[in-house]
Amino acid sequence: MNIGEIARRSGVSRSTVSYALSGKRPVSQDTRRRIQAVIDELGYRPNAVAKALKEGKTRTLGLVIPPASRRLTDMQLGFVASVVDAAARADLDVLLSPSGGEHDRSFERVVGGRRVDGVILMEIRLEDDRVTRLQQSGLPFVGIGRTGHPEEMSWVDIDYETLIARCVHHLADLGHRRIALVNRSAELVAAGYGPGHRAQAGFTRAVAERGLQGVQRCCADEAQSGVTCVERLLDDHPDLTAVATINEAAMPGMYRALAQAGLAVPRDFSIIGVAARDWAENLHPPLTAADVPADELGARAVEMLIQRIADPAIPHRHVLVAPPVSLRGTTGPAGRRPEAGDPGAR
Amino acid sequence: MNIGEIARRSGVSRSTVSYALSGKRPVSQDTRRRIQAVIDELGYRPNAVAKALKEGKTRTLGLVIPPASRRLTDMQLGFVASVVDAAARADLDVLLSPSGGEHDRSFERVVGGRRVDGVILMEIRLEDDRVTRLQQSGLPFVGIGRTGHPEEMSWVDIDYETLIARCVHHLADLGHRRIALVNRSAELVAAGYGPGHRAQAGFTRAVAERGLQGVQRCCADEAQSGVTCVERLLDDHPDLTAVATINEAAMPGMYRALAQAGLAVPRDFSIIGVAARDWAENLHPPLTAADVPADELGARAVEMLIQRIADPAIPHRHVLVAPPVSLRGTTGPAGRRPEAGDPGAR
DNA sequence: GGTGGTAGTCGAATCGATTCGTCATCGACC
DNA sequence: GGTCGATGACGAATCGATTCGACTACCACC
Repeated sequence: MNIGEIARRSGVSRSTVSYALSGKRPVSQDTRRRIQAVIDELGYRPNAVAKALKEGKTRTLGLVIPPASRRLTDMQLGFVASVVDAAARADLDVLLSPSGGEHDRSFERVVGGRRVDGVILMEIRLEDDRVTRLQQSGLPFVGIGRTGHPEEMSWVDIDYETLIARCVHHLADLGHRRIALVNRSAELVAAGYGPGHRAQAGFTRAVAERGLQGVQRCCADEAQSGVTCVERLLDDHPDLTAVATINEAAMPGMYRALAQAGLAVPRDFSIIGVAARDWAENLHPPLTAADVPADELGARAVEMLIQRIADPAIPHRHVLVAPPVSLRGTTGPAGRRPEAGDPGAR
Repeated sequence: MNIGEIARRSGVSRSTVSYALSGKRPVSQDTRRRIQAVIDELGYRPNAVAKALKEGKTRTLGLVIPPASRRLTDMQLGFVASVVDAAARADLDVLLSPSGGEHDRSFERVVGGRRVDGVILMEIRLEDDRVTRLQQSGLPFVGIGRTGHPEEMSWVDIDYETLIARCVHHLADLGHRRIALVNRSAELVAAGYGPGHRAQAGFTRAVAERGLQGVQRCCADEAQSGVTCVERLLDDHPDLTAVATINEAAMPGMYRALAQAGLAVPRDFSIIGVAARDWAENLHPPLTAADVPADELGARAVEMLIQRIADPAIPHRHVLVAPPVSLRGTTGPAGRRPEAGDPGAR
């Protein structure tokens, strides 16, 4: 059932039906009513694909998420939810493309086939082929995250460097001398994942500024790895009294390892991080953390993308957020750890 | 840049370019090479929208998820991930539609506008307008979940009724006499959410069969509500010794409430549930639960949908899974609870 | 040398919408 | 009464692909 069918049944031309629906040219009351009656009777709805072809607009945004093999973190889930939500509010649909690596078929279909009016890209690396591909395609896009050449694209991002530095300063203020950074997975960092590198940089810088002893570790993005990672840290560094982390998925495991080592938080050991607000609040005890407003960032990205679609020539915009640390009681004055090698510790 | 441009530059007709690309008719070596050279030079990729219009196939699946306001449970996230993954493997794209209620704009756009070849529907109610809409539209669809008239549609679902009954029997075998069911949120159950009702039914039946005392509670889908829900249960029923639940999001809070009440699991109190495998394993201690294979279900749904798209006339298929309970140590013989009203209990 | 088949190519129709140019009708106004 | 403008409707072109029918060579075979 197409517009021709409606036109025939209501005894008018197809263009008249189109104008009756869009209102872009006047149509008489009488004709309009006749057409509407037929439409209601048949339940006609214009074919979105044909419309997209004619108008050159698909009214669809592409959302590139990490490949399916990888579980989304709570923060990423927040990004996706808020992107989908913001798009729905603007009457736009969202096409999902799970693609990480280079020549990803799904990515190429969405971008090359011009199935979308614009793209939101997640989990960006310092050097990212997908960004290059989008830039040369001319398709408007906005990153949630940025490459090593951030001027050449529009993005919203979390200022991990500043945030981790802030965490370090907070710990230093409390008297901690030897602290650790638990990063995202080694593969991700090795692949040039931006937040991983920037967190490292912020940590290194702040540790140096305050004259502390800093240790860095990568940790797979899941609870069990958080356990073993903290266990090893405690073993390797008897004088360690605090840990900062950006690895949400590992956090529950980190808590567990501390509890199993008999360390009370924050009396014996402090823990601080960067995480989605909900996530930090739902940990037990709630984590002292820089609360990333994932919901807001996704919506901002959509808003910027819509603007770029409307006018691709506008200058790039960059939104870098560095939310304050919410003190929730997992950090305190540097405690005294029980002697390492204590046989009953674990 | 379109197929006409390629045709002009390589000195052939548009149909020849099309045949050179599709291989559906012979094209001479020489011509093919010339065309390919131009394509490579310009980086031409056929427009997917035009192709979709002509072929009447969008090569896209619609995935209807709970509305954006609601946080996805881990199980639902598993469904989404596996659907997206399975679709990508079949070279299909996924269009997301966050819609729960009736006349949802996003849902109507996707379904009415024929933007997709088929739809996968999540979080289905016993009476569901979206199912009715899809049935009368003739668009192939598969439910992850089912309505109260399950014969009239294709679906994959979790047999909550059987699973909860199984949990009850397990608890009864261990000697528990008074047990509780913690359900999903009151709104969801009131709206006729299938799993909520079927879990209730299974609970009621099994409790009666074993002559137990059963209590049912709804609980909002988040940790804090799990805390208060269990606190109230413990207050109201001093002889309660075990709880079964299908509410993943509330589980961490339920653990916490038990710990805060000074009840050791499983010595003093047992807890058992239905949850995605990963979720159950990552709780601490890992939850004894019927492990729902979320990954498998999403993939099955996609597979069924692809078949229905290929031949909409095939009979409906129904996949009802009832995975066994994995004992992970959160259930044990009915313990003796400290007397209720104990002033220091909380 | 005609007939038949095949390889290779082209032109035109088609999918279902939108939109531009055109035209008829009608009333108002000078 | 002729002109102008607005209103309302129509037909055809268009978006970018696919696909069917037809046509030309060319070769093989009887």
